Amino acid sequence: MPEGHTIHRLAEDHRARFLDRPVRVSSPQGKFSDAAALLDGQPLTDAEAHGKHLFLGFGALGWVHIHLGLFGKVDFGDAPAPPPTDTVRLRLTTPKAHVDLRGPTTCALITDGEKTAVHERLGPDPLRPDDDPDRVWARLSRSRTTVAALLLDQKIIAGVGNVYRAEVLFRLGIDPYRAGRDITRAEWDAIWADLVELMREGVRNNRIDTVRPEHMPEAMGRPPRVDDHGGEVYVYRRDRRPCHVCGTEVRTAGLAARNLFWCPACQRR
DNA sequence: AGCGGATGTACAG
DNA sequence: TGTACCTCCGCTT
Repeated sequence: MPEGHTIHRLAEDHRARFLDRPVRVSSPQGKFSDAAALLDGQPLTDAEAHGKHLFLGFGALGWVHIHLGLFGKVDFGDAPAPPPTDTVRLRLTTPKAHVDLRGPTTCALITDGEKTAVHERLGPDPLRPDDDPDRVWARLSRSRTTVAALLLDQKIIAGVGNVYRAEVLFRLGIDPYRAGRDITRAEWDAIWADLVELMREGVRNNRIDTVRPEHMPEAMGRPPRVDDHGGEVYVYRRDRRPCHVCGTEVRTAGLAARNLFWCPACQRR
């Protein structure tokens, strides 16, 4: 689940249920018990996302910094909360709602200063309205690294994950192995604009859909399909299957310890 | 029961 | 470049 859209949606969902309400805070699994005891009974004062990082504000006590990593999960539910399973790292409860966090890479109580430091090591985020794409362009346009690797580098641009990377490059017909410095300004502007649009829709729907209406199977005269990861996509994990646009076999390759997916015909140098 | 992955990152060398 | 870490699920035996 967790690319940037998931985390921004989590911030919204935490605000809707817990903002300005005193919450019971616990760590059934135990790894966050000391901080949980400190926060227990305090109101949630803010919830904010930057890229794949989530920050839950507890006033002067600081922020709970959460990163889901690859496996982390968040489950919301009503009250009364069921008995927690033994992997629940963090549980928030009010008389009306609860939320459980499992398997995060990071769950730590941090200060304002530490939070600032996290923001400073992250690049602009297409989902933060004030973030400046020119800062991404400044680095991308000077780099010999492939555009595919650059899009996953959170110091350069925050929030893009393996699905959005594959899909935005497909939608713009860009070969993933082109160097950042060979991307034109017009192409970069289109990448950023497309990420803003796709990721906003991702927050709205809580899933990733990237296939344009004219390429949906019904529009292409093919039977409806179901992608096994929740949304409709062009190339992500569709290797060895036909491209939805041209029919060429979608390819996959390892790139910097991640699987890359692309259509060699639609995405040309 | 045991395995291999997975929308991620950090660190070692 | 490889490896470790967090958890769950689906596939194979």
